Amino acid sequence: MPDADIRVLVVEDEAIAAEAHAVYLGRLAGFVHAGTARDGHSALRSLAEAESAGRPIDLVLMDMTLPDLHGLDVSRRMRSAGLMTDIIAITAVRDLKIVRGAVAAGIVQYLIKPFTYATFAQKLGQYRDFRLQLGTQSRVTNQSDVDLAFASLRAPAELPRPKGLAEGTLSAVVDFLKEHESPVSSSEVTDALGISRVTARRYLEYLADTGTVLRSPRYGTPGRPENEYSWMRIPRP
Amino acid sequence: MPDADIRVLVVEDEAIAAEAHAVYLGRLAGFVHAGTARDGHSALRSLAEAESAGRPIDLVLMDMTLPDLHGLDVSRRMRSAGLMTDIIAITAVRDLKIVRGAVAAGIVQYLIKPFTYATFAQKLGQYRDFRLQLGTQSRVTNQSDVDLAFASLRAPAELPRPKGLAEGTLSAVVDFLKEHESPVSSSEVTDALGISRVTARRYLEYLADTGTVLRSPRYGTPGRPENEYSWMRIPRP
DNA sequence: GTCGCGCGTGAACAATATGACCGCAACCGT
DNA sequence: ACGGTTGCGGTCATATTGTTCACGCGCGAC
Repeated sequence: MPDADIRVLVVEDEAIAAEAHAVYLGRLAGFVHAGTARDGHSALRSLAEAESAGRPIDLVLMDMTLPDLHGLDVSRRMRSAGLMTDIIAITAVRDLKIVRGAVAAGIVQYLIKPFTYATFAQKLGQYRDFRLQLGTQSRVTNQSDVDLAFASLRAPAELPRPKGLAEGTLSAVVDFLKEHESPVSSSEVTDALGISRVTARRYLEYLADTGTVLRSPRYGTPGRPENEYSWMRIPRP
Repeated sequence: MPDADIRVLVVEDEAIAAEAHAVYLGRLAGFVHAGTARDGHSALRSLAEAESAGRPIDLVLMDMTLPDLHGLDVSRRMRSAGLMTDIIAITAVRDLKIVRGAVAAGIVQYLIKPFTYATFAQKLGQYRDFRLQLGTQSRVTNQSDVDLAFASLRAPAELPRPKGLAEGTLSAVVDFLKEHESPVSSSEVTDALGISRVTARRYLEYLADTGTVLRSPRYGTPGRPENEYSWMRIPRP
């Protein structure tokens, strides 16, 4: 039983997205696409049917914006009905209240659209590890076992960065950008972090290319215009 | 509001334990003991009252074994009632099903009795970090922000020394770090202790990963930056 | 005695910041 | 308008360090 495939129900109203999730699932070992629901009520129905048929759903990939109910409402109704099915939220909604609510509603992960297959695979993989952690022990656990299980569930994502960029330097640059409301130039980053101009520019260019910071030229002074970079509060739609 | 104290309700039937939790809470900065309930129904009542009085509870320390209801039932009823209050389970029950159910019911942490004050403080501190993470941003977030928030609910995996590290060498490295005020590089450790660069780095890296030392790159010279490690005098609360 | 395991080592390989150098694109003086 | 000045953008070779791999040494088990 612990080694059986994880049965997944996709809840998503847009047909194209639903299809994409199903295809993604098919590529992952250990997961089985057990069905698709297009709205909240049919999701609840599918879950109940699967339950009474003796083939319960293990995991729900739930979109938050559904035609009839909000995804959080569906989750709450599931809990009220006594369903302990795990839920991963997949949504374009970036509202913080929703995230908070998701945690309270027992949602194990929160994926923000659009996401790459790599991100998807990583989150699902974490969930599989979590189940494995809890599946190996029989009945009893100690604190560190529980901690370990929680840890594998909520480990931070290591987004793949191209070769040549160091983790520490990147986060230093990002932190500096985040704590500055006004746009900063590459020379300011150079001075503040004690790194060379070339390095600063390399990281800033990377962030600009991936769309996480905004780049614009700064005119008014002699010499070639200097680029200035500003952290985007609303990431690329 | 994000800087306000976190109001905590203790749900515990044993008077002595309840008192202990309240005392522990009093010692922690940023938390306020907002009341105690001795069973599930009065807990639900207290939560509703606090809500309608405009002073909602932020966090519940919930025992799983209560005289009237199971702690999980209380959690589920809270969710059904639309309460988004966060819950930390405090229990002697080691049943795996309960742990699984706890995750699904939106329980953020799981403390197994008996526990020390240090463990208690650590878990509560993690929860405070989690709130802080979500409180700093205003409205919108990106995937890595959400990941970061989830990650702060994670335990700093207290691994029992992941094979390959010897007790003696580890304490030698730690001692050397402790007696040096300024950050040290791996090559300094190599020279001082007479061990190879690879070995020194392995131990320093382990200490950095577990969060007991601080690692930061040293820029300014050509070549790949050298990491420097410094003993943390104030272990982050 | 030898088999295997834990742990440290040296060397080859990969990663990554830097200084130097050149060219560009906007101001400025005539 | 037009060439000169200025200061930053882009590219390279180079210097160091981080990382990985296979090996060896010592010790306990069988």
